[in-house]
Amino acid sequence: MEDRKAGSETRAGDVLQRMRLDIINCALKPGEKLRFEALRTRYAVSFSTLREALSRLAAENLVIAEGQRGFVVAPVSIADLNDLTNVRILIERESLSKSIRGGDDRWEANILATYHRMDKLQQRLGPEYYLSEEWSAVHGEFHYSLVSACGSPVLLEIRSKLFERAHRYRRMSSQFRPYWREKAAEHKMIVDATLDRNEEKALALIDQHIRETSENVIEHAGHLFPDLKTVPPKKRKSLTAAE
Amino acid sequence: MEDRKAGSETRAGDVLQRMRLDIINCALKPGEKLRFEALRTRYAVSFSTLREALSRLAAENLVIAEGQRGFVVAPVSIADLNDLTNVRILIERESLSKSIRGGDDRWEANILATYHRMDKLQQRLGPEYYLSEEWSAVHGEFHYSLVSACGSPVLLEIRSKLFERAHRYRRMSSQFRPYWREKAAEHKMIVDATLDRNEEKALALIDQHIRETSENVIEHAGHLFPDLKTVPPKKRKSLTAAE
DNA sequence: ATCTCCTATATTTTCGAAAATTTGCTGATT
DNA sequence: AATCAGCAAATTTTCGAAAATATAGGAGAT
Repeated sequence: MEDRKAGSETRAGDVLQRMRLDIINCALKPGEKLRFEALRTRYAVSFSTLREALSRLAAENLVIAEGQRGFVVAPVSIADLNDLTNVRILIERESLSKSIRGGDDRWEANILATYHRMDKLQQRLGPEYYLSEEWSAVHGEFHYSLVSACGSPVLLEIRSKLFERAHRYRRMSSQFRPYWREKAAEHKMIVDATLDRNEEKALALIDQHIRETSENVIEHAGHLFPDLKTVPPKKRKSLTAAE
Repeated sequence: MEDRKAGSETRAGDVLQRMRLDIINCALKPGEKLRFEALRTRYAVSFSTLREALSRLAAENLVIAEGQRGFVVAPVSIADLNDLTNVRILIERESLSKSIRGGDDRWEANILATYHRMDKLQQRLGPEYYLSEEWSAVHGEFHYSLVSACGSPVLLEIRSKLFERAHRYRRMSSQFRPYWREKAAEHKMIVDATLDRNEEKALALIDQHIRETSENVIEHAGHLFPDLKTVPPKKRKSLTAAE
């Protein structure tokens, strides 16, 4: 066992990362059944290794484990996106608030540096910047830099999981929109309010930023969500008493 | 494959549940190395099945996966408990608030029913009620009943994970305390304020309840936490740039 | 047609052996 | 003594075969 992607310490960990990306980027589509034989070819690993990665993804709510019937990619819905958005706002406000109160010079410098990188990249990529994998990464780093000084590993861990789940929705809508409303200005305002330690303003801005992005996703990709189309499920053998 | 604990759909899922309980109840101690051969005997399953359970626990932060060096039970520390407590308060306040605003008659009835069961059980068990496994379960159900109408699966999922992690700390201190301050009165007050839809009061009470329980844990079991004893770690081969 | 039961096939889940990696030990070298 | 290389033992990680389970299709009864 010698060739393994950097940053991951085991083969299973590597597959985990790759699958996570594939789910977030919708290479594996919401609701899709994940068959072992197919995945085994795709990722070139064995049953057990695959199963380990899938189990972890299930714990992260990116896939769902169904009894003895295997795994499916977590489905999407407007209800889920709204729920996710509300909780994200709660968490993001709290961690930004704490960062503003406790952040030091390094934190400030890192925000500026990351914002600068994001800004330059956006200009370099042109109007379709949001389709770029690279931009997604820097954009993620930027939002992380804002809250990184909150001092709470628990909060940051929750935040990162929610961010990934939300990213899948953003990604879904990217495919269907010919442009993305100008977020550069918003990002700049957030940076300014944050570095000014204007907590109230910064929180209001980040709140609005998340909420509007979510509304934008629904506007452009809402038609993909099966919320009310009520596909009748195949009938199952038995259900354990549902009260 | 025929005998499996009820509620779990696969052998791995069953082992997961059992290990989770063993960790929370400190049958597997914080920081303890989890060797496969030993666990294989204890839980009577194979390597891969074990690995699957361990992976899931790692995603829940109850164990830590260390590169090619196996798994250890997540360590405890005062810093972690405090962090956990703060985030728990944030989440619990939000979900209680939403429940109070949206809860219906069924929700109210269920709170009363669960409180009643908890109260009766406490009386039946006497002064050492808090050592009972059964009481832990009902106590958990009670706190869940309060927030169950919040309407946010995402919030509830986060809440349940944090609740379990905190429960481990409570459990650690149980062993070392000859009594537990009277919580019955507090629980009753929370029920009353909640059913009165007195949001402000209910939130203040639940906040205080969680905070005080946490302080109580530190008071009685803090001496077990290795926070400042700085055990010098064994030297490792190399560390990838930690910047 | 619709349902039930049965069988054949597809798929998931579990298992323990084998490979890869880390850990601990011994002795040589400075 | 401290450091290091090299080997042996312990431990983790991966693999694919085998067992368990679910799914699909068909025959027969209502």
